[in-house]
Amino acid sequence: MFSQAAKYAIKSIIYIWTQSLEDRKVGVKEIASNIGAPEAFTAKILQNLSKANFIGSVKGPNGGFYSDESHAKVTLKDVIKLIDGDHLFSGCSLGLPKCSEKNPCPLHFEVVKVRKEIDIMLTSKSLKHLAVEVIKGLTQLNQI
Amino acid sequence: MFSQAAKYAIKSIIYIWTQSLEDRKVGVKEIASNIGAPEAFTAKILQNLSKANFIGSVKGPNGGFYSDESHAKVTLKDVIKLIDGDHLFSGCSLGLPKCSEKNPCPLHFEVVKVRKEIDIMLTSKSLKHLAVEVIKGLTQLNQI
DNA sequence: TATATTTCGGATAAATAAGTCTGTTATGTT
DNA sequence: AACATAACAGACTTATTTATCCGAAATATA
Repeated sequence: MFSQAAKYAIKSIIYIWTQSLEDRKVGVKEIASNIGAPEAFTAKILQNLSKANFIGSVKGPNGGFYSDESHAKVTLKDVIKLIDGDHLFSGCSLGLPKCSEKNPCPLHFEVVKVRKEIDIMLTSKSLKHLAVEVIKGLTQLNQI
Repeated sequence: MFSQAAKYAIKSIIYIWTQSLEDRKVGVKEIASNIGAPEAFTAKILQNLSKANFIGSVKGPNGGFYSDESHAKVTLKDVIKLIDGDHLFSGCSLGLPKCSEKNPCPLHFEVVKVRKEIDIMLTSKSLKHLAVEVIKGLTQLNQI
């Protein structure tokens, strides 16, 4: 469903939020090790997230990545769109160029229902909200 | 959502059914051109589908691919599992090794709902059924 | 039996995704 | 000012997916 890069992005942001809510900035090394991702690849992804303003970053000693209220409304959908593009949300699932309500492919109407559910999944809770659930112990990020 | 190969596989089988329901066997060339797919790649995919008994094939002159009652219960899910594996249906969507109801990742419960809808999409109608809808003009396969 | 046709099987090539490396820039500390 | 730390930027490598190619096997027809 998601690319590897998107999975790492999601886990990274949630992890950053859990730390930012306790006022801790975190570096690439800590993030990568906590989400079980390769360090260099994680760094690349974090740069993209930072450039898109989905997270904040500061260089230099005591620097690192963080999230604050300016990032509080970022959703999973925002992240997926940035990393994977929007093929999950729009366009014909069979790749037909003119698929539409009036010109539906064999899967069209079923795909509409699936996408509705996907949209709910990816927009109903912010990444901050997901991090709060992790902090409360309702869900888990690293399950070694 | 689906790999390119899986999309071609689905379109191929539906096309083959539309022709088999009129008692026509079809060759790779005809299939590929009708679904807008590269010929050689389509051939590879058709071989896999044939080996899995999702379609029938006969070699030689007047040969080609076909579907009959022995293939009537093949679903989209069968095809996706064969071509893409089952990552769409099972396993943690964030890649966590021990994600479960009791040990849920941040997306777990939402993913369950999405997968329920995906399962309905991929199992409620057989590929034969989808082909019948194309024949009836309710849906379309090639929209140039 | 020879030939044409068509699927089958495996090797190869091209494109994309995943992951690494190395040097640069910013910034806090001494 | 010099140094250490950490993000940034871009080139590079590796793996996987997508796609092609070519010869072998099967089979209908002449």
